[in-house]
Amino acid sequence: MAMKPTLASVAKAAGVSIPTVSQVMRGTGRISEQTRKRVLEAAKVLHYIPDSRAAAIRSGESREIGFVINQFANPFNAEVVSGAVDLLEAEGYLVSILDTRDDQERQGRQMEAFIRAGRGGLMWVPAQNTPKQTLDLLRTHGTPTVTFLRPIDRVFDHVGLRNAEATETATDYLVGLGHRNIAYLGGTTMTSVRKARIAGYETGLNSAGLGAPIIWPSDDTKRAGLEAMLALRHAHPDVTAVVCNGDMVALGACQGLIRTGEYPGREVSVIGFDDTEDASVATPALTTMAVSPVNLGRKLARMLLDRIEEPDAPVMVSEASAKLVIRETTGAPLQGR
Amino acid sequence: MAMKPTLASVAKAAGVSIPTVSQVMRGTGRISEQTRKRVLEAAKVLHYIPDSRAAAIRSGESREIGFVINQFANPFNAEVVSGAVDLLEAEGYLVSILDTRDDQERQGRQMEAFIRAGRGGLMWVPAQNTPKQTLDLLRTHGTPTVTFLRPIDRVFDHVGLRNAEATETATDYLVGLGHRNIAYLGGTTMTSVRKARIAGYETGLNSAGLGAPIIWPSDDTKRAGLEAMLALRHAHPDVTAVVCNGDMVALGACQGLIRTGEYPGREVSVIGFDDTEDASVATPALTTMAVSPVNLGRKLARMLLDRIEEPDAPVMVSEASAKLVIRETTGAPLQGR
DNA sequence: ATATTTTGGCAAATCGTTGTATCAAGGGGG
DNA sequence: CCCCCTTGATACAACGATTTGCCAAAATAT
Repeated sequence: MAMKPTLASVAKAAGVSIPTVSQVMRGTGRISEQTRKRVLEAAKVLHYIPDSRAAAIRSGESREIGFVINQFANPFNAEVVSGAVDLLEAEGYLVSILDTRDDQERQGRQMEAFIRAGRGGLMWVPAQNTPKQTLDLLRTHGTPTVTFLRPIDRVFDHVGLRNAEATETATDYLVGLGHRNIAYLGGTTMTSVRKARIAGYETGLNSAGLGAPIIWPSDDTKRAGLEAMLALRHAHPDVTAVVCNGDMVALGACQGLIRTGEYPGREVSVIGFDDTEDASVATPALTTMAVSPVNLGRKLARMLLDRIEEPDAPVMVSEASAKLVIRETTGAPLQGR
Repeated sequence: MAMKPTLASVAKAAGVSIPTVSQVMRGTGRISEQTRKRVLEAAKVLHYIPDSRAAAIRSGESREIGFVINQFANPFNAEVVSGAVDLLEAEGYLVSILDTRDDQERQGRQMEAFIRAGRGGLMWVPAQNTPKQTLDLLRTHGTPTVTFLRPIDRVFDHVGLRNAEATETATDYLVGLGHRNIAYLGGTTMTSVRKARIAGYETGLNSAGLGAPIIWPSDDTKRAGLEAMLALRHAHPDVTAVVCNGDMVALGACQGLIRTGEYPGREVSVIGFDDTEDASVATPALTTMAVSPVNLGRKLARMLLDRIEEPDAPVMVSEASAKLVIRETTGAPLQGR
């Protein structure tokens, strides 16, 4: 069996020295056309592929980057990832994704694994309650890092959303339709994101002179959304509209309504958040706050590349607005008193 | 700014030699308890994390493995991935996932990137029409590889499904309910998987003495399934049941029926394939052929570990059966003739 | 007391690269 | 004819780790 080809084997086959082969492969240095051809020929015959780990160790520049995300299988995140990966692959980077499931301990292990494996940059959705220890890990090792969605103030670059603005827009729209009893559905722990969204919802209520907010928690899955809506209807039968923490919860909530013979957009209006593909395909189609996950992913990747290029630039922050997309799950309340 | 800590810096801090530190970190060699403590202390103070790339180069053993999959954001695949990743992370491996989107050219680049980056093993769902060139790439570099779902005969280890058996079971069940006009919905190109599933469907028809099969193509997304069902109903109004190529198509098809005022399980029965989480949450809940994606992922990972451990063992193949899970989208035809 | 083994640690070689410095050969100008 | 400059290629020393073999000191046996 042939051993794995290396610079040395190619050099021997082409009758030149190792550095010469290295120069040819990377197009640096001064090489005559003649030997260039001989080397390339030998490399092709041996199926030579350079070992980027050795190169990275020697040159100090890694072209592998990591993405640490809180939930891998979620459609919104999947679209973000694909946006980021597309851009980075085109620039010659290799991206690996790790799923923390919002477990800080797992996240800690994964971060360490990435550092151990020499990733040259990180995109990161910090898990809930991320300990300082994890931040220090990143800082002491100096890995270029951009956070996504959940900001860590004044430490890392960040790409995020104007969350309060978005839920305020959603709430205003429901108020404009005539709703007076509007609940906020979804999320479990008080992440900075959820805090901002709830604040926006409350601002919307207040500026319409409406009273006590109703906050109903739920995991971010369809199944949880379904059950949460059933419970919410039972506890607060007078609610006629809900602003949701994400599309999955919202879609689950719609299913919950249907189960009980009610209908989204008629008995109860529902607004989602994200605008994933499911939102437009579902029946009835979901009204939601759209944020173009693919573009967010691209911006995230671009910012990381900027940071890698200029490690000492000041911390950068970018926040995108969400846009109200009106579909079928919202409408005027059945009767205005 | 402190430089990134290395074996050398720890050695200096602890007042010992480099190999000694290496031995301590990995628990090999003969080290006195006293110096062991000194070294560990120094390592902790400096926040030392070993560079696994250097270790891998020297020792020839990589603890990074790659997963090349055809569609990343698909719920079935996501569950498979999480099953595999869980097991491998527990064994101390780091898994990176790449999405080919069934594009052979992209797949080729990604395979090369993985080899270049020295992955020690690969799990692989080959893209449609994968060229021999890609197989050769893997073989000449000797990367331990296990294929998933789409077998490549007698070359790589494989974990797959008994596809024909599954669709035959599904078809038999529909026949038993009284259906006589049963279509096959989903898939676009003739992968070996789809071929086997259609064969099983046809076997089911034949053994019931039923005539011409109806094969209706569709991409594997809800949106495509929705539109495909509308088109199918228009072209073949007499069809009362469909066997689907996947849960996403099936769920989309159900939405299509609902759009036209019909109802899955009443006017038209629908059977999916995979049993993803969506299948049980949807309204109506989807009857489907369940295959426990998480377990498949685990088996895939286990087989790869076996192969890494014993590179010269004969080629292994494992095929899992699917189980019919009856929910709400199947029922007797509205009237028998 | 001397001979023999065990223990604990290190020197040196190696993995597959890259970067810097050096060096021989060829070309042109004085 | 000699000197300088360019061209093309190589020698050598890193990078951050692992592995083998050796050697001193300590412990045991004779």
